[in-house]
Amino acid sequence: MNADTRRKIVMAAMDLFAEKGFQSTSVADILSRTQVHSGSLYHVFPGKQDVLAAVLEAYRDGIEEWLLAPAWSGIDDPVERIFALLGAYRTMLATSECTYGCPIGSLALELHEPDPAIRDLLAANFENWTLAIQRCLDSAGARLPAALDRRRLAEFVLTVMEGAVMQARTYRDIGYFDRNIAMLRDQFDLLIREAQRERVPA
Amino acid sequence: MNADTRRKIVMAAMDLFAEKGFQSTSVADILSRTQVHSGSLYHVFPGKQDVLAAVLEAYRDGIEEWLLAPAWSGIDDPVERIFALLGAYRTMLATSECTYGCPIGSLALELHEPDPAIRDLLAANFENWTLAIQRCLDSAGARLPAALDRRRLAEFVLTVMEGAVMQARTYRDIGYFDRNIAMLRDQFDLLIREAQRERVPA
DNA sequence: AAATGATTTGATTGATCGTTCAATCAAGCC
DNA sequence: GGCTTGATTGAACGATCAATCAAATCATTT
Repeated sequence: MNADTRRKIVMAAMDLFAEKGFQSTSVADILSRTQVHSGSLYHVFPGKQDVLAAVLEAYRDGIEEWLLAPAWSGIDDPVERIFALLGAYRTMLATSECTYGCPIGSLALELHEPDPAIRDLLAANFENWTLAIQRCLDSAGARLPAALDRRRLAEFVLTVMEGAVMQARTYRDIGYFDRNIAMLRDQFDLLIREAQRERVPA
Repeated sequence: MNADTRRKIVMAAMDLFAEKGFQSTSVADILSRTQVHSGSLYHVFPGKQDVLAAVLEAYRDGIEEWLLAPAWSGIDDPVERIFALLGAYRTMLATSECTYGCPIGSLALELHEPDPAIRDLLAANFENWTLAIQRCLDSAGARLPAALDRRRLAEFVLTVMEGAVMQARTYRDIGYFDRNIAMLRDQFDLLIREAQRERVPA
C-alpha cells in the first residue's frame, strides 16, 4: 500500500490549504513540501480536488482526536467545554497573528461552486462540530431552560465562532474575536439564570 | 476621460467576484462581459488587484445608496432596520439558491494574505457596516439597556450575519440563516425586555 | 531467481493565466 | 492641415498551472 505517501500528502495539503487556501496552493507546493513526485501524487489521487476531499475527510474523522480531546482535556463542565473549544480557535488565531482561523470556514467561503462531494464534506464537518456542541448542551441538562432548542443554539455557537474568526482575521485584531465570544458568554449566563428561575419559581 | 470604461469594468468585476470569487475570475472573464479589451483595462488599472481595490471602494462608498437605503425604505424603527438589513441578505441568499451571501465576507476569507491596501478596504467595509448597525442601536435609545455596549452588539450583529450566511451557503439551505437570525432576534427581545424593567423598576 | 504488479520518477504536455506593447484611432489645439 | 495626447485594439509573451506518461524501481509471490 501507498498509505505513507497518501498520509504525507494529506498532512501537507492540510497545512497548505489552511495557510493559503485551496486555489492558491499549487500541486507543486504540495510536492515540494512532501518530497513526493507528481506521478506518485497522481498515482494515489485522481486529481487535486481529490486531495481536498481527503483533507476534508481527515478533518471530519479527526475532530475528536485532534480538536475536541485536546481542547477538553481536564475540563468536565459541559458549558465550559464549549468555551474551551472556542478558546482553541482563539489560540490558533493568536499563534498565527490572526491569519489562520477555521480552515473549514475559509474553504467553505473560498469555493463558490464546489462539487457536490466537496460541499457534502464541508457540511459534514460543520455538522460534526455542531453535534459536538449540542452534546455539551444536552449534558448541561436543567442548567439550561427546558424549552431551549439545543440544536439551534449549537448552530448559533458555530455561527458566532465563524463570524468572530472572520472579523479577527480581517482586522488582524484578536479583540474582535474576544468581544464576540464575550457576547456569547453573556447570552449563556442569561440562559443559565433563566433556567435557575425556572427551577426555583418566584 | 475613461470613466465609462472604468465603471463598466468595476460593475462587471463586482458581479463576477461575488459569483465566483476573486481568484476564479480571470481578467478574460471581465473583458468578455464588458466588451472591453485587455489593453484598455490595463490602461485604466495597473493590474487585476487594482480592479479588486476599485470594487471594494465601490462597495465601501455605495453602502448607503445600494444597501442601506433600499433595505430601509419605509422602515423607521431602528431595531426593525437592523433586521430589515439582515432581510436583504436573506433575499440575496434566497434569489441565488444560497450561493451568494455577503461578497465582502467571501473575499475576506478567500484572500489569505492580502496586500495591506486590500485588507484595509475589507476592514473599511466591515467598519461601515458595523457603524450603520451601531447608529440604529444608538437611535433605539432607552429601548435598550443603558449599560449595553452598542459597539460590541453591532460587531456581534455582523458576526451573526456572516456566520449565518456561511452555513446557509455550505448547506445550501436558507433554514440555517433563518434560525440564526431568529436566535439574534430572541436576544434583542430579551434586551428590550431588560430595558423595560430598568425603566419601570419592580 | 524469475515474474508480476504496484509504485515512483521527472521530464513533458497543453491549457490558461496575468500582463505587455506596438499599432491604430479619435479629438482637441496650434 | 500638422501635432499632441489619451484611449483602444488585439496579437503575443512568459510564467505557471494541473495533469500525463513511459521508463525505472521496488515488493511480493511463485
